[in-house]
Amino acid sequence: MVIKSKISPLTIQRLSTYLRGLKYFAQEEGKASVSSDDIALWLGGTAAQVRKDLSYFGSFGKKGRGYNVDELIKTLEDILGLDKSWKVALIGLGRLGRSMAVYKGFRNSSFEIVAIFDIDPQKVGTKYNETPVYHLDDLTRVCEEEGILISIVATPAEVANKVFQIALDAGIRGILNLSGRSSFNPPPHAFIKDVNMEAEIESLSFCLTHY
Amino acid sequence: MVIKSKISPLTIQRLSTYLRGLKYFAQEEGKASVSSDDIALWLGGTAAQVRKDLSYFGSFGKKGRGYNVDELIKTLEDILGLDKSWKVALIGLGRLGRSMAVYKGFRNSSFEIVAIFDIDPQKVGTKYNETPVYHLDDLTRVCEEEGILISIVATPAEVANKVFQIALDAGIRGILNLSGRSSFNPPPHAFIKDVNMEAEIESLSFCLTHY
DNA sequence: AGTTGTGAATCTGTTCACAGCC
DNA sequence: GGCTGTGAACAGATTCACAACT
Repeated sequence: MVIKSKISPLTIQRLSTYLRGLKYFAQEEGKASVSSDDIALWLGGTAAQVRKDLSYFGSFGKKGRGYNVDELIKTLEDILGLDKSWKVALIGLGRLGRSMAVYKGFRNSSFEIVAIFDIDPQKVGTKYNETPVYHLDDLTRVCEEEGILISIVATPAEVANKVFQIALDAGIRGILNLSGRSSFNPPPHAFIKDVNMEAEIESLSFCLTHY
Repeated sequence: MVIKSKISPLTIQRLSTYLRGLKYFAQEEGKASVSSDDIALWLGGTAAQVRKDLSYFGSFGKKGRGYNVDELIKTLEDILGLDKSWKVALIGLGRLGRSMAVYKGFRNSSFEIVAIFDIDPQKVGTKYNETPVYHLDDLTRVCEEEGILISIVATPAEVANKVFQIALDAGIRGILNLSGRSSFNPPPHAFIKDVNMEAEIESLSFCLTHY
């Protein structure tokens, strides 16, 4: 898979959504092929955008026929790097962290939380959902041993920046940031994705107030 | 607060982030004023963007001096509609739902989960974190009685579309969608915000694979 | 001197529209 | 006839750069 140019994060997120839709489509509807119109209908976008998003990576459809569902699923998994299996470190075993540890969305998927890190002596050394809980000080060692490159940060916002730095120093290259803090400029070869539920619910408040 | 034009959701999200940063700033640093540069530094954006974002709503700074921190906090809360108190219905008391029920980010904030809805007979009628759990069938009644306009949907993806429709029919006007499903075109006066952790972690997979 | 507020310029993302193929 | 793939046109968001103000 060769990428011609820098791809927008928006495109990537949509590909991810297409993939989820297609899997459902394959399972429920049992159809063998879809058009870009079908996909757009499924998720409320436009057909042109679906085709454009895919076109950055190649030509996967047949003119006049549409896309083979199974092939397109494989292609999207390939593009997104989901053909591999990613080991993930969860940092922070508070309430949100615990819910991530058992999050169904990550089951049967390419991501597996293989180690949990915290600093609470009561938690360190135990297991949660059959996954061992280490002290944050052991992050570098465990990540090296296990080959962990992705981490979910579910710590309190106050300590998030410190934790980001520790994670990057430990060789983590991708961070899913659930801490609510988002003020970190990662180095060139690392990536941080912010998921900020408080900001989202506040934007609902804005919409209901003004529109 | 009068709004001149349609504001981009991106701007709203940033305002939310500015607000969080400013609160921390006021608490930790104790400074009375900030420049757009300070704010930009805090969250990795540019000073011009901070000023532009604010300019959609008015002129809150003093040339040569910057912004008064306390005033700007109040202004942002005003813009975002956080001067009110929002009652929230949580739909779906699975693992993710339970973590939302006690989510610290919503504590001491303008959002309070006052009712939980599920369809599991074992859960209906009980309380979770001191909040009553109702059957989904009672959504309309309870939302009317309590004046609930915002809902967090934390159900499995398979039933999400059905739940969206039920919520909108019950008078819900803002939905924070954590279900992983995102294919719903809300009617003109309702708003759905998707938070999709699986898509985010998949985009990390993409970045690590290709960059 | 320092910093805002904002039109103009640039950059990025989306949609259009149609040639080309099935 | 139907649908893809894509350059060109358009729309939207960000950055620049500077006048105006303290």
